[in-house]
Amino acid sequence: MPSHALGFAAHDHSSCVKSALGTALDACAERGVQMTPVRKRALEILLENHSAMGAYDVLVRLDAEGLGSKPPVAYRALSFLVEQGFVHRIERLNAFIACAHPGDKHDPAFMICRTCGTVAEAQISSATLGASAAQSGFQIEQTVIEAQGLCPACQPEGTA
Amino acid sequence: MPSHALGFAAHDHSSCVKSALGTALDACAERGVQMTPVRKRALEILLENHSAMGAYDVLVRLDAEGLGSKPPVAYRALSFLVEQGFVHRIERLNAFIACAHPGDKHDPAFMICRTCGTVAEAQISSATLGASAAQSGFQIEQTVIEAQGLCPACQPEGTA
DNA sequence: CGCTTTCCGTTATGTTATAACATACACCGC
DNA sequence: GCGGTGTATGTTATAACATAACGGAAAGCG
Ligand SMILES: [Zn+2]
Ligand SMILES: [Zn+2]
Ligand SMILES: [Zn+2]
Ligand SMILES: [Zn+2]
Repeated sequence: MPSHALGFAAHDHSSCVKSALGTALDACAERGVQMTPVRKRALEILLENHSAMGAYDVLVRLDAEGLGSKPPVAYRALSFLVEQGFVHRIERLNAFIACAHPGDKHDPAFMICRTCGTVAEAQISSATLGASAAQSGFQIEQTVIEAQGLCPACQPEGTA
Repeated sequence: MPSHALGFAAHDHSSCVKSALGTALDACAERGVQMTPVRKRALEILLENHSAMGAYDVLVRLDAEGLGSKPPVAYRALSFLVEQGFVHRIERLNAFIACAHPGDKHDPAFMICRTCGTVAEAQISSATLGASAAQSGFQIEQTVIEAQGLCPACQPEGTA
């Protein structure tokens, strides 16, 4: 009975971490980029509980393991992971979270619980935004879609 | 020939500022909240050129007019304006922008030009996100939708 | 070996945001 | 007028987030 939640649902966490890590390693090999110890450990830390963490939170963990103590260490590793699509940045929280379905490049959407802070990654298309952009001639390269509200666990009983 | 752009289109700016300010004033009266000098001036500053400004940029302007020089002054005024829906916060830029169509409460969507920094507010529905949220039981209270890309003016000639 | 590239370590600083506390002022019932 | 109440301001200090810039280690390659 895994206690970690991926999004709002329980799941087999150890296999999920293993697979995410494997996917990342494979992608790195294929792309000719390096999954160095710092980068790998940063990804593992984010995968550990699927929660959004600030760069400094990650840094504290890295520091505890002797992998670096200065902000640039964390920011460099996180930038790499975001570039490679293994991790997403949540603008609203100034935080980072491991991708819930790595492997395919995508524009993520997030649901952020205002109460418990749990973050779930949703699969959505930004078609409506695309239509609006086309009208005005705007060329979309990347979208940030973040919804804030209440996750199932945090909703008052009668309100769901 | 007004030089300011609302979004990517030119428009009659002085009348637009006047009307936005009027709408805000009316709304305050109706809601029983106060449009104090600092708040009003902050809104005017943001309306001036329809561009996204950082809190400290606004603060510099306020300071120059003797309306306050310390960060909380700007943040309080901006928080008020955001709460009342006269101003939106752009998470991705850590910046603020006057609402392009105040009066009706709405979840704004933005198109942010990577090159010139121009920000346009779009009218879109977050229906797709809503459907996704409903499936997982998430109760959306607020959404942030921000697209980054190239505005018409910044696109290379043959690429539009 | 000399050269390049990539990653890492460190210093220093810049930028954004809020906690906490003190003061001013208007309004109201008395 | 006076004390209480609420809202808005002023001020200090610090928290939290992020990057510029420079030097050094290590790997790959002629
Ligand atoms: Zn998991
Ligand atoms: Zn993802
Ligand atoms: Zn205008
Ligand atoms: Zn708006």
